[in-house]
Amino acid sequence: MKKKSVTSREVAQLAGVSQSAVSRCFSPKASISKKTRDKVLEAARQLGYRPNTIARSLITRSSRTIAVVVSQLDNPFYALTLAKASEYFQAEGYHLLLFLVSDDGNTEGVMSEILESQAEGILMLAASLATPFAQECVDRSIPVVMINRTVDSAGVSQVSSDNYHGGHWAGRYLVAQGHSRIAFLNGLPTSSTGAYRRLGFLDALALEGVSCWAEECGDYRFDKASEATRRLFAKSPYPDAIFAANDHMAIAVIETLRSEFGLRVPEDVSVIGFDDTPVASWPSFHLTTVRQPREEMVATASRLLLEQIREGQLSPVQLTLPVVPVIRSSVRGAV
Amino acid sequence: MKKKSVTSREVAQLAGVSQSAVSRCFSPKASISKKTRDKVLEAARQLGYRPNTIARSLITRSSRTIAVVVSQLDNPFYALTLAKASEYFQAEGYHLLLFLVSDDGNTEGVMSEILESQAEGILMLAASLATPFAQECVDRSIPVVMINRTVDSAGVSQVSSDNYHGGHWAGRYLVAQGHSRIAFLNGLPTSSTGAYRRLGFLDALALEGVSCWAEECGDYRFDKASEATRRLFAKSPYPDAIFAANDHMAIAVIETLRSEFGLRVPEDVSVIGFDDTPVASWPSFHLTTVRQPREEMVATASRLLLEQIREGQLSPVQLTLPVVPVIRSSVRGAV
DNA sequence: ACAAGTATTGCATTCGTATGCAAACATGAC
DNA sequence: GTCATGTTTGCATACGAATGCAATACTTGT
Repeated sequence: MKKKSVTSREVAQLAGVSQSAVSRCFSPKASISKKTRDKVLEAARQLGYRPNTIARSLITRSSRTIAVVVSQLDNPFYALTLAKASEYFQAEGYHLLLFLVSDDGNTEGVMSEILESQAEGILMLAASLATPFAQECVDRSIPVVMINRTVDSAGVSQVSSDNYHGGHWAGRYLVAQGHSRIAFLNGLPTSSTGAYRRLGFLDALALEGVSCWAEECGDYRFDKASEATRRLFAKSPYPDAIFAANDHMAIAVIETLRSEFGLRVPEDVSVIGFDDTPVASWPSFHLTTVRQPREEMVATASRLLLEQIREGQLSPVQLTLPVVPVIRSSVRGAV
Repeated sequence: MKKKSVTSREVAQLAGVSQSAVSRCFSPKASISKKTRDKVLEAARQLGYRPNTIARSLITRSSRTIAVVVSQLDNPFYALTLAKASEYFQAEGYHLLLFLVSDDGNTEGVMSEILESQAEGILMLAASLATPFAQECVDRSIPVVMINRTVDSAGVSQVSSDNYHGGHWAGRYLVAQGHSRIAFLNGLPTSSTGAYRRLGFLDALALEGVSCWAEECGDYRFDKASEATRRLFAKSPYPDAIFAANDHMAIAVIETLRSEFGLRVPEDVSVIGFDDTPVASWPSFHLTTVRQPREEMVATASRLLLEQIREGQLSPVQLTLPVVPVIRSSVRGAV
C-alpha cells in the first residue's frame, strides 16, 4: 500500500510551469525568476512536495553520503567521536550511513554494502579495513580516512594520535616514579593502536633497563580486563604498576584491585590509562592517563575526508597528532 | 575527476548479453539460466562491477534505509541502544542513516532531510518529534517508532519502559528504608521519560505521606548533576536520599557527595538511579537503580518498525515494557 | 520429428530529478 | 523602434537498474 509520492511533475502541472522550472526552484544556484519561484513554492506547499534525494543523487552522481564504520560503540571515546563526526558532516550537508562491525573486524559483508551504497567517502573509527577492500576503494577513487587504525595499504589516509610516544611516556613515568614490576594490559591483539602503545611502552622500559613484568590482554573490554587483572594478581609477587591500553580497561583494573584484592591505587599499585575519557577524571578514579586529542582527531579526519571528496583525488595523508600526559593521582608520588 | 563507475550495460556488453540479463543476475528471485549467470558474473568480476543501490532504489521505490534520530549519544544507554538497533537492521538488509540532534530538540532541519532522504522508517532514540512532522510522516505513511519519548500525536508508535512505576518504586523504597528528606534530581525538563519518573516518584511519596524535600534539574548531564548536588547540599538540613532520573546523574551525585562533601553513600545519603547502565554495577558505586529492559526495548521497537514498513500501514502501537528494580547497596538498609 | 509446455532472454519503458541547448522573453541604450 | 545583451523558460535527454511483455530457446512426451 505504498502511497505514491508527489513528484516535481505534479507540482509543475499545478503551478502551470515545466518540470524543469520546479527543479530549478530547489537548486540554489539555478536561474529562476522570482515570479515563477513563488508560484512553484506555493504549489509545492499545497501538495506537500519534497524533492526526492535518491533521484537527485542518481542524476547528479553524488549521494552526499559518508559511510561511517564503527566498532566499539560501547567505548565512550568512540561514541563521542561519532557524535562529533555527525555534527561536522551534517553541517556540511552530508548524511551519515552507519555501519557497526564487531571487534573481530569482519568487515567483509559490510564493505560490499558500502561500495554499493555509493557513499562518497568512508570514515573508519577503530575498525580495520581488509587490504583488498582498501585497494578497491582506491580503484574507485573513494576516499577513506581511518581514525586510530592503520592499514598496510597505500591510498588510505590515517589520523591517529601518537600512540607510540604515549606508551613511551607511560613507561618512562612509571619507572621514574620508582616502579619495577610493571605490567602491560593490551587491548585487542589485532589493533594497531594497542600495538604502538605497547611498543612505545616496552621501548621506554628497555631504555631504562627495566623489563616488562607481565603482559595480558583485555580486548578493550571491562570484564576481560577484570579477568586479566585477576590473572596478574593471582600469585605474589604481583605487579606494582599497570599500564592499560585504554581508560576503560584501566578503570576495570582499579575496580578489580580495590574490590577483589583490597589493594589501593596508587599506594599499592599504580595505574595508567589511555584516552582521557570523561570517566578518567571522576574523583573516584582520578586516573593518570594519556590524552588523545579526540575532537581534533575527528575534526581533522572529517575535514580531510571532505577535501579528498571535493578535490577528486588528493594524495593520502598519514597524520599523527600529539598526545598529552594527564597526571592525576593513580600513580604514586604524583605531585 | 570523478571516475566513471561500471554500469550493468558495460557488463552486459562484455558478457554478450542484454542489460536485463545482468540485472537479473543480481536479483535473487529473477529467472536466469546458470550459463548466462556464470558469463555475467565473470564479466562483472573482471570489470569490478557493483550494482548501484541508488538506481535500484529509484526504480524499486524502496530505499531499504531507516533514519535513526539520536540525542544524548554520550549516554551509554543510548549508545548501546543504537548499537543494538544497527545490528538488528543490518541483519535485515536495511541501512541506517544517522541523525544526531542536540538535546534541546531542535529537529526542524533534520526532519526535512529525513523526509527528503526517502527513508522507509524512522527510529527515534530519546529525541522528540515536533507534532507537524509527526503528522507529515503519517500523511506519507512513513512509520515512526519512538524509544523512550512520547509525542502527543496519533499515528506514531512508542516503546518505553514503565517510567511511572519505576519512579513509583524508587519513592516507595526510599520511604520504606526510613528516609524522610527525599530529593528528586530531574533530567531535561522537556523529556517525557523524566516527567513520568518524577510523577510516579511524587505519587509514591504522597501515598506514604511524605513530601518531596527538594527538586533540582541536571539535564541528564554529569556536570549539571554535580552542580545540582552542590545546590541541594548547600545548606543544612540536607537531603538524606536522592532519586536521580538516570544512572549517569546518580553517579555524578555520588562522586560529588564523596569528593566535595565527604559524605558516604549510603551511610549518610542514599542514592537511586535509573537505567542500570554498566557503570551502575561497578563496585565503586554499586548503585541501586531501576533497570530498563534496554535490549528488549530496542528489539521490540525495531521489529515493530519493520512490520509497519512491510505491512504498509499498521495501526500505531504504544508499548510500555516493565522495569526491574535492582537493589544494590547505594540505599541504606539494603540486604 | 512435432506439438505443447516451460524456462530464458531482449526490448522498451520506467523511476524522479537535473541540465545543455535553443527559443522566448525582458531590459536597456541609442 | 531597433538592436544588443542578459535573463528565464521549456524541451529533450540522461542517470543506472528493474520489470512486463513478447519473442525465442529449450524440454519433454509422443
